[in-house]
Amino acid sequence: MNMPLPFDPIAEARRNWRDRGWGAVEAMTAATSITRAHQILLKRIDTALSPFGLVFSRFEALALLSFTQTGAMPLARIGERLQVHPASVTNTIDRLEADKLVVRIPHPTDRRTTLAEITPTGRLLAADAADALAKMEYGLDGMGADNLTAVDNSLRLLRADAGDF
Amino acid sequence: MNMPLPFDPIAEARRNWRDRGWGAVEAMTAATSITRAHQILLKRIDTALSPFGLVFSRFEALALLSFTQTGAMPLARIGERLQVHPASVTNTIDRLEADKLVVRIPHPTDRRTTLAEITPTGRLLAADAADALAKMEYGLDGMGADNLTAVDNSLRLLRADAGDF
DNA sequence: ATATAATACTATGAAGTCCGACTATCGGGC
DNA sequence: GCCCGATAGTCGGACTTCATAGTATTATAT
Repeated sequence: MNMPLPFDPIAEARRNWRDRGWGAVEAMTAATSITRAHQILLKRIDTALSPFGLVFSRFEALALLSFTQTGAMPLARIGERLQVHPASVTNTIDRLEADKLVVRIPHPTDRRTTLAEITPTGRLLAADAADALAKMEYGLDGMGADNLTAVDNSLRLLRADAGDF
Repeated sequence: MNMPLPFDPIAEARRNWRDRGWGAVEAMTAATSITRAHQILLKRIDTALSPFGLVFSRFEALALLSFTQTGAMPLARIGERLQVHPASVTNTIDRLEADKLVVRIPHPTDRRTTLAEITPTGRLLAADAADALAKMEYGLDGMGADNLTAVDNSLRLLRADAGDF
């Protein structure tokens, strides 16, 4: 494990920015914090998911499929919902299919479209993985409930600004 | 550009989680929001930096070096400050050196250690890039000042919990 | 003094993501 | 009916990051 620094590196960056007159100090700080937070969470979550042979992106796809009525969804719609590139969806579904957690089936009427359908094994694994993630609070147990909602509310503005919804 | 969805995909995920009784709903929402926010910011920032031939990680290293007294720092210390893997530092400095923005010089006394030293060109580029990033508020102009500090304060708890400082 | 542990960096390989190009298919306007 | 733009998925390439292992050097303990 890394030794902790004797100071907050982001607070130090903020001082340097201010002394240099580089502007947008608050935004720089927030952007750096978000980057670092993502890094921390992804490592914690992927570590918790590794016993299941999953990473976060594959878990998200599996969870999404498990919520549908039929257990199936076009790849393009998966990409829209998870906000990832179509090529990434192909890669994600490839991995899930190799592990027999989903299967590709043709769309009944639109021959361009491929559906990803979750298997019974995939459903069980998704539920188990979700349980494991809930137990470790998605890596966020170091933040109180107030801060969870504060982050969520603030970032919703950013996502709306980016045109997510 | 992607068409916006007619609903917030994260709010939809929250409903599904709750209906399924999957637990840690608030944490899941916050973790997903942070992941998505990071994705949005990284794309915006890298787009703003591409005219300079930089990406965010290389800009961060360049900015860090420009703040030092001598303009030089051991690679290991760069990794500590930016919280990235030593191998990533090697790669980052490789790219910056190929672009003549830094040079590797031997440590005066410790022959294990290599210093990365910023060049005059690197200094000028760092300042210009910082100016460009400030102009677009690091991609965060869609959030108000209040939310910037709220996010910053909340995520500081997470970073402290991860042992950053 | 010397053996052992710790540190610094790099090479290599694996994983994930994205972009751009490509093929196939669908749908609307004429 | 037909053309042309839009849509769906995949492939190849480029990029970033990390883990692991290996080499070289320094620090520590006895």
